[in-house]
Amino acid sequence: MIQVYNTMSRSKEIFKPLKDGEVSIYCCGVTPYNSPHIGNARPFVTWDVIRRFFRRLGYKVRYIQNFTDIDDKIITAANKEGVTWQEISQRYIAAYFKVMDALNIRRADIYPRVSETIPEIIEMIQRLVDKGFAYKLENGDVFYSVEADKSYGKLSRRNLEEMQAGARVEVNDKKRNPMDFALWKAAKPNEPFWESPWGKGRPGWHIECSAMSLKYLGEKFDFHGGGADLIFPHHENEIAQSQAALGDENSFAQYWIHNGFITVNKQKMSKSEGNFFMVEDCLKKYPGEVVRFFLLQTQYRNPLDFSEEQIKEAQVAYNRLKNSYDNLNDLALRIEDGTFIRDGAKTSMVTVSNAGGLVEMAERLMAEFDDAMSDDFNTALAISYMFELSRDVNSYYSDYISGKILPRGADAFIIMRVREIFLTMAEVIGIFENIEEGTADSDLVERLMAIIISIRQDARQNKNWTLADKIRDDLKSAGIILEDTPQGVKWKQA
RNA sequence: GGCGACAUAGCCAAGUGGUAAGGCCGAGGUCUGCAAAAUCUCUAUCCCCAGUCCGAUUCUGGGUGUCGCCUCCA
Repeated sequence: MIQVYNTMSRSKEIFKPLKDGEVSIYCCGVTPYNSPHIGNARPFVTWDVIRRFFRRLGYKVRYIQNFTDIDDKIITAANKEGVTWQEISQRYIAAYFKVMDALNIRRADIYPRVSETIPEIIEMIQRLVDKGFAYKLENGDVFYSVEADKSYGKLSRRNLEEMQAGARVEVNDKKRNPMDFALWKAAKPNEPFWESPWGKGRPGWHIECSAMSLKYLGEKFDFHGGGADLIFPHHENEIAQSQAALGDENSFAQYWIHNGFITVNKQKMSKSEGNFFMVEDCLKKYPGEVVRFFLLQTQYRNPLDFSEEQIKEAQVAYNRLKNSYDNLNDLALRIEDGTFIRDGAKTSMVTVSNAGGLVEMAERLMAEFDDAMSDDFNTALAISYMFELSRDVNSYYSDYISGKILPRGADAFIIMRVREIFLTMAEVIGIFENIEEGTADSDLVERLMAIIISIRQDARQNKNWTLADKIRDDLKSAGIILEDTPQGVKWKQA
């Protein structure tokens, strides 16, 4: 049983898919007019994990995420640079993919674009006009009439009177109600346009998501989501126009999922404030998986304060899990090449391995992990079970390596099962998949390191600690960490 | 002004009507030539007040504080 917090009801609900064994999701994508900042990344990481979890449970997932590739901001950016709007949107769509790939986000099934959905958008607006939910102004603008829609405001829980009290609405005398929003915007001179029954123009901000989600997912689908700031007006307006066009209050998305904001110094990160961090810049200093891991250490609905310090901390925590991952791989390697079982252990303190307890624990933690994820995708809790498993794995590993315990034949199966469980968790969270494999010169580095380590080992044999320590210290300042273990010297990049 | 969210150890962060997961940092121990890594032990009565209850951090009411939406925004 999966429970999800539905913004519409403001409570956790038991998830019932529209079709057994299938999940359909529409996530509001980006307007590609600049590179993604860290706040942009959160919803996509969140949805990526949700998708991964549904997959793990055996659901067939259909995931649609749009690009709003024609919009005021894109036009502004294009004019500023003297290039076409297509050039801007293509450039930043490419930037989007580059960043999201680095964050291990799996591709959506379809990435529809506004510019490719114009006929559907026009058709939908026409339907709204025909049904009396929309009206055209003389200049060619078409607006949605909120007064024609008695249920308007149900997602964000506000009513028209309250909102007008705020008086922070766009001034346009021509609108019947200040809250009416544009479905179609008449083209001004030198603006890109499409032909329509109302003249040359382009879609307003909200209509595109309605048209695209209905086109690719049908009149009813399971999830719709995005950042919390989309609740109003974007999603509110999507609901209004979609349900009005379809004439069905139960149509459109069944569950609304919104992620909390990323803040900087507890203040919202926003483009207008200028206090945002580009993902690209984070990636220069930290691996994508670490940035991802950082985001998932907080439950998706809660605000998350971003700081260098916090990312660093995430890096350390991530390394801890990575260590267990490496340890399990090392054991698996030994099992494969037949060196796992050995008899040369320190006989004085050897005990027979009790790996049975380890696997029992792992199975229990796997169940807890699934429970945590099933409760509104609580990645923070789920990750805590990975740490618990990690501790058990590391304990076993160090006992094994030091020869304190002597594994029995059956332990190989147990270890492989524990590894499978750990990898299953890692796969849902989406880590340890995109670990940089060696570049072209890594082979050379490998050989050089072998030589350096060998020289240092000679020094250690001769108890020349001064030289041995100098080598280790110098390597450290060069960003390479040496670890002397009972099984030889390991090295890794800091 | 209207609507809403949150308030848990030095920091980050889960969670439950019956005295609080996990991570980081810190202290001490084991291991190590020394380190590192790993591991073990230790570190909170959950913003304040009132109420309900045998019992509340968890429910209700009030207060205080922080933040968000109502304007492009993930």
